[in-house]
Amino acid sequence: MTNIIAIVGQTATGKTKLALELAKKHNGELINFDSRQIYKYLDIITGKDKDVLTMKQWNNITIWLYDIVTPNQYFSSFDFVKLVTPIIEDIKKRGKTPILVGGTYLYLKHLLYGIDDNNSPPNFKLRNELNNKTVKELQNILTKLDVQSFNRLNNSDVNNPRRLMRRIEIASTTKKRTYIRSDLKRTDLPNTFIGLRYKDKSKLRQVIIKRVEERLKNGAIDEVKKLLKISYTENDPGLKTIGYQQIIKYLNKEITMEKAVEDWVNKEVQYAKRQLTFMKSDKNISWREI
RNA sequence: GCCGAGAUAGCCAAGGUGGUCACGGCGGAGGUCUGAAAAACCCCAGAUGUCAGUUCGACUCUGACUCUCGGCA
Repeated sequence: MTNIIAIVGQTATGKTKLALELAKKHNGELINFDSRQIYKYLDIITGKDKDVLTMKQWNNITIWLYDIVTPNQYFSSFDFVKLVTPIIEDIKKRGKTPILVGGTYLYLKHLLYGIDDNNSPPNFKLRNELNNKTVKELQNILTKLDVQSFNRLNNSDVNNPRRLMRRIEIASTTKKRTYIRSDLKRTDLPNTFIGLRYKDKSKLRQVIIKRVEERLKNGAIDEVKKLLKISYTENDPGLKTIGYQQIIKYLNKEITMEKAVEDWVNKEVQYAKRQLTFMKSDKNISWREI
């Protein structure tokens, strides 16, 4: 019986703190599965708890997958699964407990339940070409390439340019069928699988407002300025992140500071809601309300 | 006090020579999710300032009132 712990949940629920407590108790190491904290230099606004981690009460518990790519680098759930699988093995081999903690449920889902390896990595050139197409055009292209793939799309996805492009990408890089048995190694299900969620939404909003204010006080704006100065842009994957997007707009004088803060808070609340919608479908999660 | 402009959902806002009026966006509810996910997308709810008048019928026309914004005093 393997011994893996996973902690998922909405943003601002104290996942890291819980993870650290469990790490102390079970001789564990943390593995981050937060798609934003994977990026270097995104510290204040993504809420990396670096100072917490170095506190001596946690006697230097290791955390994996912080700061592993630069903000202009593409990173996907596939990359995550590939990276994390050997890390889990390594931790186990050393007799310690892997503790997965984060908010990007998609990454965790693909790790735990598998992801089809149809051997078609992102084709950025193709994506670039498809980018100016209308949804209608994308639908037509996919229909011509692979009707079955098109027909499997639900009403939401059939209107979603990203999903259409991905299907086109697969259909145009693989000669036949879109199904191959996954050869990606997946990990065993965690024996402790905790989800943290807010009982009521107004409380969540309050906490997020407070957190945004704190991050502004801690230098959120300077963090963005610094990133722009070393020539990262709002279109880089890492900066397509709540907080950064709004502050960039403010710095470009497109919106006022008040509006930027309001948007930032709203987007985070909406994000938290979407997180929950997605995770709710996983019946293996034991929920704790806060 | 006078003149002018305006009052349409929680907020911003389009319209139409009276005919079930009511475009959008934001925000709100609920969803989707197999290599971009703090992304992208689907979907639902919700409105004509108040009181009269004209009319078969008023959100639309008329009057008064209330409030807002300009200008003059």
